[in-house]
Order: sequence, then structure tokens, then C-alpha cells
Amino acid sequence: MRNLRQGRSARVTISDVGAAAGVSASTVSRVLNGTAKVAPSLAARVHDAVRQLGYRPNAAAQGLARGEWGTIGVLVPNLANPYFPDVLKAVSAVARSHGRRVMVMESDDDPSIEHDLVADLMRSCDGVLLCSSRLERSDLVVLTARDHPLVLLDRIVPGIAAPAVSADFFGGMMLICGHLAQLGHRRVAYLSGPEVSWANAERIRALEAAKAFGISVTILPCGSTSRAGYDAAAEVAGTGATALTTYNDLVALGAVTRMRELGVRVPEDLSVVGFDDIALDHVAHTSLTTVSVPRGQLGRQAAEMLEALMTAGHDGEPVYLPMELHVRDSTAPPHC
Amino acid sequence: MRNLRQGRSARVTISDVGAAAGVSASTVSRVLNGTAKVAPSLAARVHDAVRQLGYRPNAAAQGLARGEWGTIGVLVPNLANPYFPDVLKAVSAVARSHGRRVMVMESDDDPSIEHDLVADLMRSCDGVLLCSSRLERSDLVVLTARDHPLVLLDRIVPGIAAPAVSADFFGGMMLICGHLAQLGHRRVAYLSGPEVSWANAERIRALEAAKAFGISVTILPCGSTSRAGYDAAAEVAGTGATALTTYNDLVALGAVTRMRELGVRVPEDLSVVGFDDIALDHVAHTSLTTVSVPRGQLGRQAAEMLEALMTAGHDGEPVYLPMELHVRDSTAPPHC
DNA sequence: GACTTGTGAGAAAGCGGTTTCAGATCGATG
DNA sequence: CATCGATCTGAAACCGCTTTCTCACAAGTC
Repeated sequence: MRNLRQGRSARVTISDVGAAAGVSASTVSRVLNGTAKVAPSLAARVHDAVRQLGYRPNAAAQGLARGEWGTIGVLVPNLANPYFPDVLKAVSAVARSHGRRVMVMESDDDPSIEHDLVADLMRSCDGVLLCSSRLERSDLVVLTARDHPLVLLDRIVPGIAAPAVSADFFGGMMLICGHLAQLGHRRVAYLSGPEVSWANAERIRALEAAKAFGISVTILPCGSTSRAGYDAAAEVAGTGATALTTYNDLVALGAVTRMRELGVRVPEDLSVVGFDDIALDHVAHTSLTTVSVPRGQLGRQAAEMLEALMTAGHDGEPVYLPMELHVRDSTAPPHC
Repeated sequence: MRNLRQGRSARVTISDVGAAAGVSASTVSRVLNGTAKVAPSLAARVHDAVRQLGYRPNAAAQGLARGEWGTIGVLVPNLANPYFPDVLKAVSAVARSHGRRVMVMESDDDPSIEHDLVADLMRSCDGVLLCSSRLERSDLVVLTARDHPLVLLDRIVPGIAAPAVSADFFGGMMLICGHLAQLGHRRVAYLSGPEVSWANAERIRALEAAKAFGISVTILPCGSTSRAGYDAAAEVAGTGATALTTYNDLVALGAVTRMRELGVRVPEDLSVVGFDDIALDHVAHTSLTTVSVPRGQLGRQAAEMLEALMTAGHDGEPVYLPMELHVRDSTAPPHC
């Protein structure tokens, strides 16, 4: 009943090609994969047959026989954040250059399904790249214990046997604090990202270290979207802060919007700093002071690490990519 | 040499589970899939063994045996356009509800690799969803001839044997023209999207039909990104247009940015209209007049069409989803 | 001319599951 | 008590491809 869509019956297999070309299936395989020398005349016959029959190898069968899928999987929390497309493009490029496809999955910011998604990816990919995941450490331990090639991107977990590449969030936030301190800010608020996020914890760690600059910080729960920034911004007034730092640019932009509505001028009344430097070229209302990491390089490096892990089992130290400060129009010395 | 990563050797198979539970592999399969009644005691033993050994079925083997992958593939031109994440979320939700994973691929706006990407997806997915593709018609004919379940999203091609769902771009642009005409605009410029894009052609078709409203249109080549809009916007002045329509919101926002820099006020000196209503909540500098289609519904409907196609082979008429006009702050009557 | 070598191609054995088919067990029935 | 039927389980075939193993044949040596 199922598969009546002629599907199975009409599907042309490698034996069909062999029959048509008057050779065995093995020979067809050899020709197609170039794994052994075959007489040029046979090869030509095979290629003709392939063309005529429109043969396309079955990926599952190949995967099964070869023991690999030719695919890497990437899990991202949210495709709507412009951060990830940039990373993905780089990852895809690397993967393609190694003859692999990329399978992208999104958890829609829901850590509770991430475990399953990763498990799924592991079942059908040669390796997986986990982006900025909010998975609990315990889940991560379980997953890495499967000893399936896995690379963490933008998350570094001590004691986890998986290579990792990350932007140096701590360093990035330190740059921001240094900038603010230099401008003369003393009281700073932080619109915090997702609670369980390591990336967020790193930022907070830096904010605490920034006490050395004479800065005191108030942390306000927020989130990772512009909507969250917009909503949480109203709380900032109560803190007496002269500068606002945020989990990312989206949050910052949302906050600026709200501030405007509240009659708070940026940067005159309040300096606002973003994070990530997502390219909203010519779209965003504000030219944000922010920090950036080369996302292309980040993705590329992670993908290459994964590739190395899959082929050689090489497994190096976590890599931190330095962030860079971009001073633009949303920060200024505190007035009064 | 390869696979020394204990990989193959250590991988636990269904027979291992059977051995551990003291039953045959067939029984394990039946227990796991619930395809037949098995004695509860055996079932329990099997489940225990699965847990203890950490067994996970091999996706390729299942795919091969069952004749299906449990996966649908989606090709989008560019993940950086916020339009697609919205669609993807809906598609994922539908797919998950049918027990399928979603594999996303991006062509990075390069039509020349789309053919290969689709072919790849077909080899490893039960069905594929082609979003707003710029594939040439001839490529599309070849691909659909493979009679592999395929649904077109945001592209309708007469004579192609593939179901399709699309926003009614023609109708959307008509709404825009009606709005502009009503405001009193007579000369309109259009920042055109990708040349080969059907979606773009539909918009242009509507612009031409809008002559009936007494509107004359100048078409300027542009593209689909804010950067393109920014770059092309300078040309608008030469056309004498009092209103500017665009391929999408990103282009429109880019154009507005440029206009500001050129000292052209929006909407006083020039009305600008977007397309798509992408949710850049609290981020964009301008509240654009634009048209929208419910992207969630679009994705959902396409995914369900694909599902129907895969299971039943049902194959209906192309579906057009109506667009809606949102009049906001970027349009006004022409002055002078 | 018999004996290695070397080369190219076919047969067959997996890869790890699912599913058909046939057999075993057991209770119920005439 | 023998038979029938219903239920559950295992053996084996199969999904489509890769790869090893084996063999046939041709060329090269003494």
C-alpha cells in the first residue's frame, strides 16, 4: 500500500546499471567511486548506463556500507538570531570542501528538546557541531560519553571530552567594561541573557571582575531577543545606572527603542552597549557600541576541528577567539 | 585504519541487544517499534538491555530497510533573511509532529548550486521543500521528473508537476499600488529583486497592472539585501518618483537609510513601502508600510502538503495565501 | 613451454536494521 | 484425546551499496 508511488519498484539500483552496461554491480561501484582501475571502455559503458537510467546512489545504502553518512549536523538555538547564519555559512563551506552535506537543526531556544535533537543528529551524521547550547552539563556528559565526534561552539565546559571553539566572551565583556570605565561610568546595569547559558555566565563573570575598574553592576533578568530587551529596559531606570550592557545586540536595540519611548536619550542620558556586532547593515536604528568576533572564522575553525576529529581523532585544547571593541554612537561619558 | 575510533567495533547493534536479552534480533525490533505483540516479560528484558547497552538504532540501516529516511529536506536561498526562520519553525513543528526530522540547506543565494543541493536532499530525504528558489525552469523540470515528493514554496510554475504554496505576491503588490494611488502618487519607482526570481516577476506583473490606477513605474535593478537597497537607493532621485516600492523590507530599510543620508525625508519627500513585514521588532529605524503573509501558516501548509504527497500521493492545486497591507509611518501623500 | 606475476572483473559477504514466513507452544474445542 | 487455531518467537530474506576474496586471463621470465 505504501510506496505505491512506484517508489521502490521504479527506483533504479546499481545492479540495474550493471545489467544495462553488461557488467557487475561491483564494477559499477568501482567506476563511480574511482576506487580501482577499470578498463576505459567499461567505464564509458557504465557512465552511459548511469546517464540513461538516471541512476542515483541510495544515500542510506551508501551510508550503511561505508559506515559513514557524508553529513555533519549542526544544532543552533535559534535561526532568527543573525549570529548563526553567519556561522553556518562558514561551516557549510568547510563541509562542502570535504564533500559533506550540512544538516541544520534548531531547538527554538528550548533546551529541553536539545538533547533529543543532538541524539538524532548523532544517529544520522558523522559529526555534530553544537552551537551555544544551553544543554545542562549532565546532558552534555551523557552525550559526549557516546564518543561520537562532537565539537562545541561558543561553549566551553571544563571536564568535557569534546573540543571546543568559542568567542572569548569574558574578554569581550572586559573590553566593554574598560571602555565604560574610561568614559567615567561607575554604575552599570546588565540585561542578562538566558539563565542557563554559559555564554551569559562568562559575561557576568567579566562584569564581576570589572569591579577592579571601580564599576558596580546590577544584573537584571532579560533574555536574548529584541523583544526581551524592550520589555526589560524599563527596569533599568530604578538601578541608577549610567550605562547599560546587554547579552547581545538584539537586546540592546530593543532596549534603546524602549528608552526612546521613555524619553531617555542614548547616549546622553544612558550609554548602551551591545554584544556580537550582528550585521544589521543599514537597518538598525542605532549605531551600537559593541564587541565582535569574526563569525566566519569561528564557524570555519569549528568545522575544521570537527573534520579533524572525525578523520584523525585529533582532539586539542579549547580555542578562544579574541573579541574586538567597536566604539560607535551609543556610548558617551555620563552627564551630571 | 579508518574507523579505528573504536567506532564500528564498539557500536552496539540490534543483535547485541537481542543476545543480552536472550531473544532474537527480530523480537527486539518488534519491541522497539511496537509492530507486533510480544510477551510483556520479554519486552521488559529488551528494554533493560537497550538501556544498559545504550543501544541506538542506526539511522542508515533503518532507512534502508524501511525504504524511508524519516527526514524532510528544506532548501532556502539565504538564512540571513529573517523571512525563512519563521517559515522553518513552522515546517519543523509539522515535521516533528509526523515523526520526521528536518534537514535545512542554504544555497547562499547562488542558484547555480541549488540543483545539486536539491539532488542531494532528494537522495537523503523522504521529501523536499523548495523555498523561493531561483532555479531555472529547466532545472525544475528535471528535478520534478524524478518523481520524488517535492513541494514548492513561494514559487508557482505552471506546467510543473509539483504542488505549491505561495504568498500572493501579485495581490500584495496590488494592495501597495492601490494604497499609493489613493494617497495621490503617480510616479513610482521599484527596487527590483533578483532578476531570475519568480517572486520578483510577480511583483513586477502587479506593478504593470497598476497602470490601471494611473501609476507609472520605473524599475531599478537592485537585489534582496539591505546593502543592495542602500546602494541602489541613490538612483531613485533621477526617476522623479514620489514613492518607492521594493522587493522586500530589507531593501526598503536599506534604502531609507541611504535616503536619510542624502537628505531625503521619508515619508515627506518620498514614500517608501516594504514587502514581507519581517519582524525586526524594536530594531529597525523605520516603521515601514508593507504587506505581509502569515509565514507560519505558509510553512505549515507547505509542510502538510509535502506530508500528504509523501503518504498519499495527493497532489492538489497551487495555493495562494492572501497578503495583508499594513499602513505605517513610511508612506504619506506626495507633497508639492 | 611451464611458471610466476600482475591486472581487471565477478561472486559473495557484510553493513544493521525490518518483515515475511514458518514453526513452536498452549488453550480450547469436538 | 487428537485437532484446530490463535499467539508469540526465531530464522532467513531483503533493502542497495561497498569491499574483500577469488579467479581467469594475459604478459613477462628463465
